[in-house]
Amino acid sequence: MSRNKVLNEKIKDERREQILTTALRLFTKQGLAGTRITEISAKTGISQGLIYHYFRSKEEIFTTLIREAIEKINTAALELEKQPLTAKEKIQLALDGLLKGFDKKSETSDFYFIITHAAISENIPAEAKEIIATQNEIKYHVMARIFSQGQKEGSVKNHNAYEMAALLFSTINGLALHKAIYGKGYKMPNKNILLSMFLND
Amino acid sequence: MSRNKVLNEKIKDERREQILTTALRLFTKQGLAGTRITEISAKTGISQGLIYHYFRSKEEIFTTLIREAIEKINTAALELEKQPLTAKEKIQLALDGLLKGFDKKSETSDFYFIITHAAISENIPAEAKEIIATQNEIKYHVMARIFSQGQKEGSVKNHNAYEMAALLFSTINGLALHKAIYGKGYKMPNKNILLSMFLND
DNA sequence: ATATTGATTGAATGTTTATTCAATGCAAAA
DNA sequence: TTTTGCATTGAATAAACATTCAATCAATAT
Repeated sequence: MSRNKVLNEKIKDERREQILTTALRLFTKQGLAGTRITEISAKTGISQGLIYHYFRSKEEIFTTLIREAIEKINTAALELEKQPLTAKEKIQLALDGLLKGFDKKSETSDFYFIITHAAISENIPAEAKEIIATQNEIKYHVMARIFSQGQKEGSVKNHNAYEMAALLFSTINGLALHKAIYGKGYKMPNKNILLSMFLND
Repeated sequence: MSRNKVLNEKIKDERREQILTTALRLFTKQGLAGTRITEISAKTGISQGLIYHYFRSKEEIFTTLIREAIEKINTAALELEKQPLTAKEKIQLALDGLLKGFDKKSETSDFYFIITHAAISENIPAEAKEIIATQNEIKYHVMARIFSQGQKEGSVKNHNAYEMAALLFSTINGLALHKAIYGKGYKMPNKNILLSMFLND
């Protein structure tokens, strides 16, 4: 043998993680086309050559992030739905988790926003487009079901459930965007203000 | 002399307008770096050479749009503020105008979103950055003043007025984004849902 | 008719950026 | 201490793209 297999694996994971973390931030702020490999290289301190050792292309980095972001968000939504809670509690939990997440780590809002970026643009890798086309709507459906549950329970306002879900994620995206722009300088609003759009008094 | 001066002026204005309209749509969807001059050329049917006859560079097109967007939005905000109306009426008018505008013309939401795009990105022309830095906050201040007025009048909830303004524009941006993604497929929510975040019952 | 002036084109040029590659470094096993 | 296999580098190459330019067109005033 040569070098310790385990160590190599660890190094590999570390490097990939560094690249992905940095690329997420850059893609969020500048978009896929607006982010140069040299920037990722400079910000991570990893040479361009090494970046291409771990990823086939800039687009592959992007697609990897999209896959990760979508999966994270969908899993969280489906987990939430499963909880043995009232709809009102689920909605409160969702908003609370998101707002706190946005305040704490830029990664949380970046994950939200990069999906939006991918959804809006035509010039993204075919694979990323495919993931968005098939998986992005899941969270809308989950949230719509939770709103429906809440309407039966009497806690949620009686507008079309899917439209409310769309409005919720619109708002969340707006906040993620704001966070991406102003960073620490922007404190998320109190969740009760947002809740007043959806819940009966 | 040569050609009719007036006709030439008209042609010039028409071409510039075509270029700007198309570029606005493309910049909104793909960003500055993600939009190629060849795309603007193809979509307008105007040759690349002619685009450069009317604009110094791609960046100048972008900066022109930013200037236009900011001015349009700020003027509308300041006009609204001047009206002899209650704060509640002003807020209703603002939301109504925006939501209807978003539904009717993609240009309205694009104008909103391109500013956000410029605000978030570091790689934009210095001049555009300058405009954003100095002019973008105006609408927040105007709206905060309107919320303050409403708090005195008793119609608006008692949260920090500037934070409410930030939340309002966050939400508006989220909707503009949604519209940019889904186009005709997305109908704006009823303004009363949004109003319930800001107004007392 | 033709001279003039701006509109218009698209191929040629230059710049920026992604990607490749040959060479070197480094930890562990033999 | 030599060999092995992956990590790592940065300069070389290639691709994509913005920008320029020399030439042509079209309307009108003379």
